[in-house]
Order: sequence, then structure tokens, then C-alpha cells
Amino acid sequence: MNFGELVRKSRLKAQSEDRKYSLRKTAVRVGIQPSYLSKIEREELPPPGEEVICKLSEDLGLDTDVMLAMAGKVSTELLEVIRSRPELFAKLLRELKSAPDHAVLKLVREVRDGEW
Amino acid sequence: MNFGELVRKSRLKAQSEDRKYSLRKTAVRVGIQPSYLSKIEREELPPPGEEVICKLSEDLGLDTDVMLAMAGKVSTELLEVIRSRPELFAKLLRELKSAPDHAVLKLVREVRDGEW
DNA sequence: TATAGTGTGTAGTATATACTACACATGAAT
DNA sequence: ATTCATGTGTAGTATATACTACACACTATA
Repeated sequence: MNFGELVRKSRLKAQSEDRKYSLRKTAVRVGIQPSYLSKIEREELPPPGEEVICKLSEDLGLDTDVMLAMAGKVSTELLEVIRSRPELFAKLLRELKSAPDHAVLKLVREVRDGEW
Repeated sequence: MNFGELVRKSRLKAQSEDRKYSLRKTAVRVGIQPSYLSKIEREELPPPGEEVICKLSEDLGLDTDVMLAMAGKVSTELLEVIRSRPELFAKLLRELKSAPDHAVLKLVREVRDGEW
């Protein structure tokens, strides 16, 4: 499943229950031209920029980080986190690159329970 | 200290001990025009692309991740890590955003000692 | 049967990114 | 005194990114 397909699929599903999810109305809410959204959904054009992806995924109730990833991007907010302490986070991410999901999740929980 | 200044400072220091670190020779090794490196060092132009930053930081013995960060970038290798599991790493990074260095380092060590 | 709404086709534009090619002036080396 | 190497100035180019504006044909609605 690519970016455009996922947007179309999600939007059509939403549209089947609420007319406000027509391509045109969705495009207007998101702040882009309908023709542009049309082309995005049919992969005639590459995914849009970060801001549009954010609005779109929020509008359709999709995970923004996942949508950005499907578009080949990473949120500038997360980039900022890395750039603020590049050595530290570069090291961590490289270590975690091949760690299984549950191991990473364990860390997330550990940090959440604030042990410092 | 900005990107250009750091490059110049490091290069001049190296040059004082080895003539091969002249602006021209360094530029040739890195594969760019001397005039371009000159402009980068004097911040007349913004930092170069990732590939040039990598070659440059290796040539000058600087940390690539730090150099990329100073250039407002993050290595595509690390981006790939995040994009491969966006929900997971987004969560982790947001949790760690305001964690102190030693707490993050503790995690790095923990992971390095492979506990999964 | 108007008209309102739907998705799509065509033909662009604006801005940023990442550089190149070559000439020039100054100082160091031979 | 000449050549050689140094850093810099000028004037561009190529490519990618992120869209807009408007017209068209078809479908559903009133």
C-alpha cells in the first residue's frame, strides 16, 4: 500500500459515512486544490509536503508519523530532537536499528516511567 | 560556531601541520570546486549536501553527525531507521526529547549490552 | 431539467537546493 | 623574475520540490 492508495482508501471509507469526505471538500479543508489531491491519490504526483500531510492525516484520522514515513519523510519536530544532540541520538538509533520492536517498546516504557 | 567557521578553523589547524589541507587541495579531495568550498567556509553559501558533508568531515576528522546537524540535516541512514518503524521511533524520540544526556546514554549502554 | 457537486486533465509557476566553470589577484617558492 | 599555488569573485546551471489556476465531463439532486 502506497501513500496515495492509503489516502484514497481511507477517504472513501469515511465518505461512505459522511458526505464531507468528498475529494473536493477534503481538499478545501486541507487547503489544497482538488485536482492536486486527485493526483496525489492516484499517485500521478508524489506525496505533498509535511504540512499538507499533517492536515490530511489528521482530517482522515491516520497516524501522522506513519503517513510521513510512507511519503519518505520524517517530521521536522523529530529531526529537531536529533539535531539538538546528534552524537547521542545517532548512537542510540544505530544501536536500535536492528533491535526487535518489543525491546524498543520496553525502553519507551522505561523512559516513560521516568527513571532519571 | 557555525558550519563554515568550523570547517575553516579545522582545516586551517590541519593545514598548519600538513600542506595538503589547503583550501584547493581539500576541495579536490572532497570533489568540489575550490571556489565553492571558499564560499562555504565564509558562509557566503549555505552548507553543501550530505555527501559532501560526509567527505569533508571525514577528511578533516570531524564527527559526521554533528556536522550534518550544524548544517540543519540528519543523515539519510538515520532517517531510514526512523521510517522503517515510524510509530515506534517517534514515540521513543518524543519521550527522550527532554531527558538528560546521562539518561539517554544509560539506554545506549543498556541496548549495547544486548538485553533482548 | 436546471443546477450543484463530483473527480480529473492541462498547463503551467515559485522557490529551494546543490552545485559548476572560469577568471582574477596576491603571495610563496625556485 | 618566473612559475606555482593560494584563496576569492562573477555568473551562471540543473534538478527537485511543492504546489496553483482553470476548464472539462459526468453524476446526483431538487
